[in-house]
Amino acid sequence: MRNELLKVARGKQQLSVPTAGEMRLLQILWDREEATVEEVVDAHPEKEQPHYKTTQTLLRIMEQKGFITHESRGRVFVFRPLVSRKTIDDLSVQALVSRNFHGSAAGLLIKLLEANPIKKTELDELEAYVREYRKRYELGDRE
Amino acid sequence: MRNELLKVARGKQQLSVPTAGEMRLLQILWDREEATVEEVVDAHPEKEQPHYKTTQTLLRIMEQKGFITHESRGRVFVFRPLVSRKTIDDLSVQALVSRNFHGSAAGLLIKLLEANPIKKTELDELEAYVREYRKRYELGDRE
DNA sequence: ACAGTTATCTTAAACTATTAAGATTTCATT
DNA sequence: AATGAAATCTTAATAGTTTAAGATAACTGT
Repeated sequence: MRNELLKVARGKQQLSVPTAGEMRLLQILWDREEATVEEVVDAHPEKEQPHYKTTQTLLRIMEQKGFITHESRGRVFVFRPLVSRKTIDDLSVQALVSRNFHGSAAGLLIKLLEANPIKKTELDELEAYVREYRKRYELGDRE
Repeated sequence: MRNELLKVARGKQQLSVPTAGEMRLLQILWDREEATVEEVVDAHPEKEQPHYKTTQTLLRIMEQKGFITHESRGRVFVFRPLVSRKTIDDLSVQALVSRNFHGSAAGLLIKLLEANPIKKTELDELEAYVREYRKRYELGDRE
């Protein structure tokens, strides 16, 4: 019992960045909340469905890594995510920023702005963010 | 001779996302323009210097992948990047966006704004971008 | 209850990434 | 020219990723 908790705790501490294959399955689990192996396979576009057994193995590994968990329902396993989309997104962004942008998130941000022509609606949203931040600074919330 | 060209051409076509280790060395080469194996090793912080031979091997693999090239100078090899920082940054961002954000760069952008408190100087820079974009839109450059 | 189907469990092959040792070559110095 | 140092070249061990086959267990329908 206590071991379980320790395992979970340790798992959380050293959460790794999911591989490309793991991300594919995580996206499916996040979208559906839970899924069996068969459902995960079927969630792939027709032409790219991985083998059932391949998916099973990958899910087992993902469980070892602490990304997901499962519960027996009848004779099948139902898998659910243990980590949130936000957690993994943050982790992934952090990894990218540290690898490619010397740790500066703003560097990545500027790159995104340069590379992707922003739609007008997005520009409005962005401007709102800037205004909000500006206001916060003017209120002396942070230096 | 013609084979060389074909090799280079094919290399460019299927440029892969550099691994973490490869990025470390690429950053050094980008910063210095060129470097020998020894210089690459020495460019690492004191406590994290990789083994000379490890670095040699990694550089050779990076050359195979088309990331860098070398030239003999005396008896040592001097390595230079073949791909630009921009190219690799774009590729890396693209990979992240496709893996984590269903291909939406705007999704990543919003995440960055939410997650990372922006510094005042960065805020200024960001605001300048917004203003410039706004102007471009008002000039009817794009819909 | 038994047979068939469909799951999971065990195992592993192929490939990539990372690290580095040992062999060989090359250059400078005596 | 010989010797030693330092570079490259060859090879490989270890770990992680991706894929999937074969063995075993469990449920379902007749």
